[in-house]
Amino acid sequence: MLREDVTDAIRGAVFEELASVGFARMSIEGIARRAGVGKTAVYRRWKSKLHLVLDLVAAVASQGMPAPATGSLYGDVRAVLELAAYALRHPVASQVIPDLLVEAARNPEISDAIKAALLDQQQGVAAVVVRAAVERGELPEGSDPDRALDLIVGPLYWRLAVVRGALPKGYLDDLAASAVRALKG
Amino acid sequence: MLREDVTDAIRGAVFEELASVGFARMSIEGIARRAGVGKTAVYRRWKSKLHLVLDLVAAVASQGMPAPATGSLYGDVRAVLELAAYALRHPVASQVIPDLLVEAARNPEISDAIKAALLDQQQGVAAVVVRAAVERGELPEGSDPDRALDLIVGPLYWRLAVVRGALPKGYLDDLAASAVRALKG
DNA sequence: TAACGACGGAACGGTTGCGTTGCGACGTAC
DNA sequence: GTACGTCGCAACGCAACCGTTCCGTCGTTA
Repeated sequence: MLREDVTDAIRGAVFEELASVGFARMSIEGIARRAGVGKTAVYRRWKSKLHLVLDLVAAVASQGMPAPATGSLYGDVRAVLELAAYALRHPVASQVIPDLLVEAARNPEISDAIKAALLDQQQGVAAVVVRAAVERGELPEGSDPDRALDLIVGPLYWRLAVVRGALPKGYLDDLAASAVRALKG
Repeated sequence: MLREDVTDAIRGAVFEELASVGFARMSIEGIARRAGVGKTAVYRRWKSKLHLVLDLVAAVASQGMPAPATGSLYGDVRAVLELAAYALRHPVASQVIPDLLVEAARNPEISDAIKAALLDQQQGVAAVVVRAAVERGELPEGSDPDRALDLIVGPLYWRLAVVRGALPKGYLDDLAASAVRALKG
């Protein structure tokens, strides 16, 4: 039986290594070193660093992402932004997520995994939020959830993950209001 | 005298190599191979792959980015989106830009260079556009250019560079209208 | 025509990571 | 108490790339 504490140590090391050097530079030797573990222990569990990362991403995907139901479009949008901002301000996640998203452009397997773990989740949330808003009469029939996602998450991702700028107090409120304004019409 | 055609061949190879494998995996051997050039020719010009890329990015930065002046906020926003979409749909640029942006999170020198070549340029354009709109009375006094940039470029970058989805006909028009709606208020 | 310098190419020793193998130590199951 | 499997560790041969050096070729300049 494989020891679970060793498995956990490796998983943790992968996260840290992914955050500090990125997928491209990450090596199994480095992971084992950081985990305080022999290379053997890693290869006994995964075939390559790709499988390691795919496994990790799949674990994240399986958690699922809850769709907000605050009763108003603004409230729902604000909740989505809160969750996204929390993730993108996390020191590890804010390095890992953009890194894997870029890597996904070159590797179809990573692309599929990330898609399932992040994008599909978010698109699902967006679909729920938009549908609720349509039923409430806040948005017109036939509103496009993908466009909604662009308008809601795009500006935040741009600021936090691309420009890597600060997030002034009240900015999420403003962004939510702006997104709602953009969506209606 | 260094031969200019060789220099150009190397520069071109760097772009292609950057697009196909990314900065992290890029090697000087690979660049020389792709350029059909000896390693010597590369080292005679640049100290490392970092200097190579910094030089390239600086060249882009020096070109400058023109600020639109269409006479309306919608027109200006639409023009900015057109330019951004053109770059982000270019097969090479759409790989290189996100790659370097992610690399910038780990390397201060790349960060500075990218900032000067892309972000500062865009922020300058945003500042001009916002000021013009304020003078026209389309936007309230004290509107934040950075927030404007988030709302204008964010959704497009999200769709083209992150999700890597298609760009439906008329989407840029819609995005421009949405951004204007978001900005006013 | 002679001198110079950049050229491509090949080789250098050194480093890093690959994926594999063999080792003795430890813990658990039977 | 014996057998088994995982453990960390060290070493293996192999490959890629590092940055440097030397070579013979070629084009330009004087």
